[in-house]
Amino acid sequence: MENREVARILRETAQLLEIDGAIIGRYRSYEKVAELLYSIHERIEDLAKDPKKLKELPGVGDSMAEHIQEILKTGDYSLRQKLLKKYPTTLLDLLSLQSLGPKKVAFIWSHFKVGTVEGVEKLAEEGKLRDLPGFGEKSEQNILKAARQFKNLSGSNRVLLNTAEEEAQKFCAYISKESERVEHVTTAGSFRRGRETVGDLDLLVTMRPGHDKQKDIDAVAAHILKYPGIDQTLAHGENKVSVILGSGLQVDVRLLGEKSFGAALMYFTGSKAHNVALRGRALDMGWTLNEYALTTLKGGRTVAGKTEEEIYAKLKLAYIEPELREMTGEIEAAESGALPQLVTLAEIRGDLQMHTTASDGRNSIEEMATAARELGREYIAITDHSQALAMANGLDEKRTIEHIARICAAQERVPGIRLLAGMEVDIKKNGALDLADDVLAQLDVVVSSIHSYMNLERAEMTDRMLAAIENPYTQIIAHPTGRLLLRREPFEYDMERILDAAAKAGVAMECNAYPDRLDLRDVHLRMAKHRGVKVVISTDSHSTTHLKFMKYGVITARRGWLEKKDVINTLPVDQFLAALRQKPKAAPTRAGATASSSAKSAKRKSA
DNA sequence: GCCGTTTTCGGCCCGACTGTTTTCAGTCG
Repeated sequence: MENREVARILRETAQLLEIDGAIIGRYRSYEKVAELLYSIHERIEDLAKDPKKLKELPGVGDSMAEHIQEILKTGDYSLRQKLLKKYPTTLLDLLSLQSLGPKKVAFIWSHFKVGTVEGVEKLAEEGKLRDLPGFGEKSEQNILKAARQFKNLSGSNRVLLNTAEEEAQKFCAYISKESERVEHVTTAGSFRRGRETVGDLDLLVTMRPGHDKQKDIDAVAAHILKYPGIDQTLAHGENKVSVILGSGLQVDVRLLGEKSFGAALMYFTGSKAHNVALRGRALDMGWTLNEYALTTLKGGRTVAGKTEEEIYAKLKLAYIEPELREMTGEIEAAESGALPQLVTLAEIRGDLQMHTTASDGRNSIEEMATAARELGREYIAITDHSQALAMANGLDEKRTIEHIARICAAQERVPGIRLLAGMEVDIKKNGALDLADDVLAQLDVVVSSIHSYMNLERAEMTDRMLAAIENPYTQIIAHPTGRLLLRREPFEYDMERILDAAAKAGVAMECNAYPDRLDLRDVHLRMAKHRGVKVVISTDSHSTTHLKFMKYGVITARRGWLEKKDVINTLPVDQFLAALRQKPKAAPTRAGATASSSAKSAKRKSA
């Protein structure tokens, strides 16, 4: 059973308990463990084999350990089932409606025995909610609106990192037009931490010093509310504006004085768990931390607040990069000086996966090379698809040999960047590679990946991946889990065994920078680092415009605690090629190696 | 349900905003 499945059961139990009126701490303990399961890289199934290890997890005691065992054993949890006899599952949908929380949901259920979005929508339309204690006409309208929205969206409204960035840039530029009053406009929240998808955008606006602050804030807030992309205004108060854009993305803007910039940025960047830990630490040191400042408990004297750096310093912590603020050991590392020197975009020299018109790309070899050179890349690998991917016009052996020659020829026309001849070779169902050995031997870079039979059983998929890694021609495994964010779940296999095998064979794992993939993801990259697996960050570009996606791969790598030394395409090209697994130079003698391909190989080597 | 260099019981982050109330409960992040 996967961590996320166990987490889902625990989270639903927490929500049902909250509706049921359980005391705050009880349901929070379920919530806490559910969140923990998303952030740890160990499989809960493996941890549970040793009851002691299970209870070492923060927030897991005797009872919780038993509950987890029960979930793993039976696939469900008796308390959850018991609660579901009392309340329908659809109450959980109601909880996701804006302005409806556990108290109101429970109230509606106990009064009308209505527990579906459609049912609540009908009650609101008929004006039956307004007379309940604590409800009114306005609440009724808000609930009606939220119910109608739910039906239109039906599900998560998260967006990919690049979409969030585009929206953020437009909105920030708009707010900055109030330049008389606005000092900084900064993105915070999960977007700043580089989370792979973003549920809402947090923007922080600080005012220039010296003016009448509240008057300025009011003026800027009024300006923000006139932003053309706004579909709905959720809140508009003294220092906060919340809106929903036409795209469905929620944007929360906080407006504050410049003295609070650091404290506010820290607070609104999160994560929640990281903030809670910092606040606890502040309390232990006789201070209190909120979004305005770090202040003394007695007397409320400000200790720090203008910058994040000074707040971390006062808390006796090294500065923690936003990507690390997920409460996965960063506080301890900052305390002991063990934080990593995270890899940066400027350190990336090569891009090792991209496609051209030869298969399913939009641009020619020359166009890709020129665009990559303009972005400062020193080398790229052209890696079109192999024959198994027929719908992408994948290349067979003959076309591959011709393509190698074209890449060599293009090199002459595009100086200033080294072109490597590669292929993204399909891993077949049985784990074999999709091109003959003698052709693989002639490539500079062999990138292997799965595009078919994606739903194999865990054991079979593990064997398939192991076979691909053990194939002496495989140098890089591309988008290793095959997931498509918001669309497709990752392949099921034993990641620990795969990474152990990659470390042993010297095969590099890709961190695919394409915003829909970001694969390997952060926790897997961190597992790879612990095993000494080499990592390559590549864009998987299918057009020149995709080459700039490298930054999302770098952010993901940083979330995986990777440093320059962990990422081999930070090396100059010759050192990079030496760091790759050395595949057999010439194919072992076997039928299928053709004279013509050997001849071309010889010709190419002399060129 | 968890947890403790103040604690084995009594807390569980905390502040902004809304709407419904005349001082606060519920929701949200």
